[in-house]
Amino acid sequence: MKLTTKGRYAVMAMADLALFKDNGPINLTDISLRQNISLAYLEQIFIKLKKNNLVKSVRGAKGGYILDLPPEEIKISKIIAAVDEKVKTLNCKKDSKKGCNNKSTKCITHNLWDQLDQHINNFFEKVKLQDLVKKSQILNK
Amino acid sequence: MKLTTKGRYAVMAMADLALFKDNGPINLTDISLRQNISLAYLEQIFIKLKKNNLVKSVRGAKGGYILDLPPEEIKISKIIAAVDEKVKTLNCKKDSKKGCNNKSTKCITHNLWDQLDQHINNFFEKVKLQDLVKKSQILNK
DNA sequence: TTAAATCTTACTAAAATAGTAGGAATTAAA
DNA sequence: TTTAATTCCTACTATTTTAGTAAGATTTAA
Repeated sequence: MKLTTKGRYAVMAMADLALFKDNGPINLTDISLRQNISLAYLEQIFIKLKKNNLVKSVRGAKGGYILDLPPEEIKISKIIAAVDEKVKTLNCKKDSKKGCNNKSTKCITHNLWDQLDQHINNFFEKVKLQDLVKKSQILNK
Repeated sequence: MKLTTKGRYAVMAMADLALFKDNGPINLTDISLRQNISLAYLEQIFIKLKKNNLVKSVRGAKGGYILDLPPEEIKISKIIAAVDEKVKTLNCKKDSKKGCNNKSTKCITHNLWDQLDQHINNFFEKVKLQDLVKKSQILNK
């Protein structure tokens, strides 16, 4: 699994939407200011979030984005998968020349990475957007 | 945690050493051929493994590398930490301008990444070099 | 003495990541 | 009906990281 700034930004932005979900559509300019992420970059991220049915958009003035599901039904894994093309770590099968050959030590570490991937995915499967929001509300009291 | 090819190579090479540990010093040319990793790149990786007391070197003809500890005492986490400078994912504290500010949504995702890091490190802490070697021996019967 | 090996430093190429730019399309509100 | 706010779209660029190469010095067994 590849964790990039983009994935982190996506989670932050979604958490922001969750926090302000009762205010109607939230525009990206506000999120940009609150989370300190460039507007243009956010736009790209939200295109992907929208494609993956995580948010709905409202175009035009007073428009913005809203969560497509309640925060307790949105898994972090979905958010990260939406913006980071590759969810897999390093995959022997797809780069057969390196790491995976016919020698006696073939794929000696193959299972290790597979297991790791499962582990990470499992971690993000268990955390919901709601968990982040709750936590932040407590922290900021 | 950042998982790169370098980290994977390091684990593969260490597993190779473990497999052939009874043959005396193993030279990098052999590992290079068996694991399909460029010799020059392996050299760089082994400098780091050596600095971190994971291997010992024997210079000159018939030289090579040997494990500094028995395979059952070498954690995968140590290997990866040795070659990948950064064991941490994305750290709010160190890039205070992005992601961590004084707004109400401060560090909303901070704990999430911290927990993930712990999770990954924990995973690699539990796996020993010996586990890989045993598994590969079974697979190749 | 030679060849096989590690060691060392510096450089470069390739890929991924992050971010920018410019404008088109849509729509609420004045 | 005009304006301003907003999403939407495409292409480009800059930066950083990762991966790999090059060239040679040093060490040592045979």
